[in-house]
Amino acid sequence: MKKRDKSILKIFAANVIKYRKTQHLSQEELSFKCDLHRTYIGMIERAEKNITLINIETIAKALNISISKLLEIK
Amino acid sequence: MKKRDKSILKIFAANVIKYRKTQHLSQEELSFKCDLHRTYIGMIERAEKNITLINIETIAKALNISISKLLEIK
DNA sequence: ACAAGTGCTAATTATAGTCTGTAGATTTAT
DNA sequence: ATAAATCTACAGACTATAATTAGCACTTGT
Repeated sequence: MKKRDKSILKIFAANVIKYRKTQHLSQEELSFKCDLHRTYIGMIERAEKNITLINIETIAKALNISISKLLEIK
Repeated sequence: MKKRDKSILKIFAANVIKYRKTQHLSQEELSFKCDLHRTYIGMIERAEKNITLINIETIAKALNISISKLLEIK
């Protein structure tokens, strides 16, 4: 099994939380916008899942921001 | 089953090809740099796989470019 | 012809993504 | 304050698919 650095997941997670909260959305509200499951959004925000490109774009669109914004280090 | 737009995969694919070729790397050489399999790089370049964030970063690092560069529309 | 590079199939393993349910925390109302 | 509603963390089981690998065909250049 290959060991990979997961810090990028934490960066992504922190940005999802940040942009979701500035838009006053709950995880559930965001999940509706994305058509992704409520608990899955939670897992992403806890950096527990290695999200795929299509879902990265889906979340970016739901938050009305670019993918790059979701990968920025604050 | 959920139907998602795959165009972002094609953008990513085209950029991997572009940056790989400008650096005169074969798929196999890139695969060594990434520690990913040769045929998997091929699948990515044919936009057949919905790549995960950690592997996106892995490929970006192997090409010495930012993730954002790999998602730019040309 | 030979060699290097890529496309493509098919099989397997690992894990992303779905869903239900429970518990604890946080906010809002009475 | 405390009761009620809302939100989030987390576990567990399941399904879909990403990731790994081997093998063979095809092309292009020398």
